[in-house]
Amino acid sequence: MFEQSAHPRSLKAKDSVLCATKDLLAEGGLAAATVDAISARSGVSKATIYKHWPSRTAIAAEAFGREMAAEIPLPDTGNTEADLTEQVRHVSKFYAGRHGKVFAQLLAASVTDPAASPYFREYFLDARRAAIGELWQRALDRGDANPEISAGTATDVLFGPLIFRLMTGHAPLTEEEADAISSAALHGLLKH
Amino acid sequence: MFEQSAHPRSLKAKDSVLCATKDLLAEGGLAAATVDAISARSGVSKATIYKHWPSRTAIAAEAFGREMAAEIPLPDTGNTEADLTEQVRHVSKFYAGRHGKVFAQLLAASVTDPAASPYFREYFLDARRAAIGELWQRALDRGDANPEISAGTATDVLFGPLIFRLMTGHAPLTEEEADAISSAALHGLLKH
Amino acid sequence: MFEQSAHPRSLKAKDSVLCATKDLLAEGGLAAATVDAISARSGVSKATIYKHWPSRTAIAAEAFGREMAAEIPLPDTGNTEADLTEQVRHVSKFYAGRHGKVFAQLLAASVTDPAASPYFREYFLDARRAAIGELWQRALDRGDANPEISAGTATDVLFGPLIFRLMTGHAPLTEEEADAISSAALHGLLKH
Amino acid sequence: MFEQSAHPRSLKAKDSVLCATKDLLAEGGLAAATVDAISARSGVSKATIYKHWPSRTAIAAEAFGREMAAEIPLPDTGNTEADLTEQVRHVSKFYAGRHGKVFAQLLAASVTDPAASPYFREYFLDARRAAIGELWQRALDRGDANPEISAGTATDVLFGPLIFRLMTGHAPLTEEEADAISSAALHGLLKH
DNA sequence: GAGTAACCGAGACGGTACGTCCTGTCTTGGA
DNA sequence: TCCAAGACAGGACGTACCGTCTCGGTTACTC
Repeated sequence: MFEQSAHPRSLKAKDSVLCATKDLLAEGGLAAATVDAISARSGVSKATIYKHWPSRTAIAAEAFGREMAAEIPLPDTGNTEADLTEQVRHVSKFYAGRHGKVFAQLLAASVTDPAASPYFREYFLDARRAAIGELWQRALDRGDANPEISAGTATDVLFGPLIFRLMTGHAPLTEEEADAISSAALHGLLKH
Repeated sequence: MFEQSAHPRSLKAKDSVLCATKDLLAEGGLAAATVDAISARSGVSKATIYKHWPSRTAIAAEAFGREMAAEIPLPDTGNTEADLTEQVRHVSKFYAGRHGKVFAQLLAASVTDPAASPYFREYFLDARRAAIGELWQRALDRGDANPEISAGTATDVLFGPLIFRLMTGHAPLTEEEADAISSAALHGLLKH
Repeated sequence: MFEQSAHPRSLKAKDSVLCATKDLLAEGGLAAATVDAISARSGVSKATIYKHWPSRTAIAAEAFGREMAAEIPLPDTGNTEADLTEQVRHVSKFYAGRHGKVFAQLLAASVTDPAASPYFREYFLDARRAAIGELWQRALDRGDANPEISAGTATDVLFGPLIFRLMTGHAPLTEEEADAISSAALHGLLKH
Repeated sequence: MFEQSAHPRSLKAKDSVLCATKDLLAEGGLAAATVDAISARSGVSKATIYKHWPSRTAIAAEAFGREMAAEIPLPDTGNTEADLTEQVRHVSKFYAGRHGKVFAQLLAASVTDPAASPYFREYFLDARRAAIGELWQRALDRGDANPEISAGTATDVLFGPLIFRLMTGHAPLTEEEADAISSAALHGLLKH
């Protein structure tokens, strides 16, 4: 993923490509981020592009992920439920917003394009899961969380519903809905 | 008495197309279900195909959905938790199995192809959500379920995590994982 | 070579392509007759072009050959030596002129591109050889020609030298040189 | 005493390049003699290669010409007609043989690539023409040849037909054909 | 039972993007 | 100081699929 080249020009080319791609994504979504278009706008030739990435989806994942890196901050109110609820709200808002569409397209594309999945995973999932792992650990330390549940499962139960809605569009991603989901997930669907 | 349709040929053509598409999906996934390929195999011309469907994804959704219709039966053990757990297991198994890949491709494609979304929703989501609505109503009737949670939210919390994993492949879809998810979702992530 | 399509559009497309190619050849030689350029100028898509011809060289051969068809008239003075000398002059002049360069490029390209050779042969060699066959037969009928020499050999001895010079540029293609060649070829290199 | 060149490495590099090229030509014809391939096989960098030759065709011409240098010996039977006939046979055989294809490709390439023509001329034409000049002078000395015909014209009349056939493939290059050509050229196409 | 519409197969077509290949220039770091 | 190693822009290649279109033959309703 991070080949260190002897030639610094590699870095410049990579950067140009990622910037151009970022712009194209913003303008016309993933569909606009054609390899030809990226090449034309970045001034980097297609051959070079294909030397650095296996497919346009991979480029888009990296470009978009780089930009999104610090988009969703980790809340820390001292209260577990508040923190997790807030986080679900944030992510929901992100999906519903300007970038959500592109994110969905990216996720969709990485299903079809196996070469791109590692990029998508690296630039989106890993960071997100690490963040949630952090929150979850805090919750466990406070004794608020059910210790039988792994951070991975918790993440999926909290954010899977959002992804589901993002992909199918079968339900809105409003704050109310986000709260309903986090509440249901945190306290369980069944009566105690 | 007579043919119900004014154009019985249409029916035969639709059927040929759906069968051919089903076979192509089974053989090579969504990528193989090219409109040209469908046309060639079904003997139905492309013009006719485009008269019946807006895009190849729509055809594939209908063909695949028709086949999958009765694939996942609704459990009825009399025990709410057992029913829901079983259902999550079933769906998880379906996703993990032979058809899961195609389902994922279809969902992915319907993100990109707006014309296909209604088909996808009709042939997959609606049926599934209706089924869960049924289970959830039973649970409410029994007084097992939290009445403040809507069937829609319940569905998303239970199955969203599976979809999430299916799409990204970041975690396996084994029975143990399915049980971990349903258990966490049903009883909540936090301590009571 | 001449597939008769049920669709008259085929003819229009072929014609557009050949006209565009002719113009490109005139403007920039064979190098300018890129498939992309031909497509752009003719308004015929690349896919269609490749359905009709195996390679750009083939297109160029057909386009150029069509144009050249009646360029070199068959002389008929009643005198064998004069006729043949005149013909060599004509061909020499053609090679030396505006079109010679393109002809050479075409011949060169058909060496590299086996798919194009039949086109080159059809549109250039066959016509030329038939013409010479005609002259040669007349000469035989008059009793002027050596009947032990085939028309093919005669053609090669008369025009091979011109081709040779055209390809290598090692000697000019002036009228004097043409006459020297035809004289030498007609009367022999050795003393009688 | 010392190395004659200031840069003995240059010599080694040139030699490596030419050897590698020769091998590539033998293996896959001119098409295989890519600059990249030559660089890779010879261990000489592309930059260095371009310092010594203007284009790949030039390299190939030199490499091939060097190898071919002594391939066609000059006959000397004391009989002019026999000598020339023999020479035509030899050249025809060469063209028809293993190396003929590459020679044709080289000639073809030097049409397109102006930078390579001098190389082609130097390594092929000049040597060949000098040889024929030698034969022709002997013939003149013996009084067998027509003194009004220049060595250049004689060469073209004798060997042009072979080149013609080599390039277009319109007729075979067998010994019989070679003899037919040399006989026709030497004694003339017309009756005396 | 013939006439007449609508329909359909076949597939050509323009368009767009793909991913590959080669050229000739340029840069870097090591010998 | 010179070179190998190879990155790079540029540009053409040939392919694939899409969605539209035109054609001519067939079908099945209408009169």
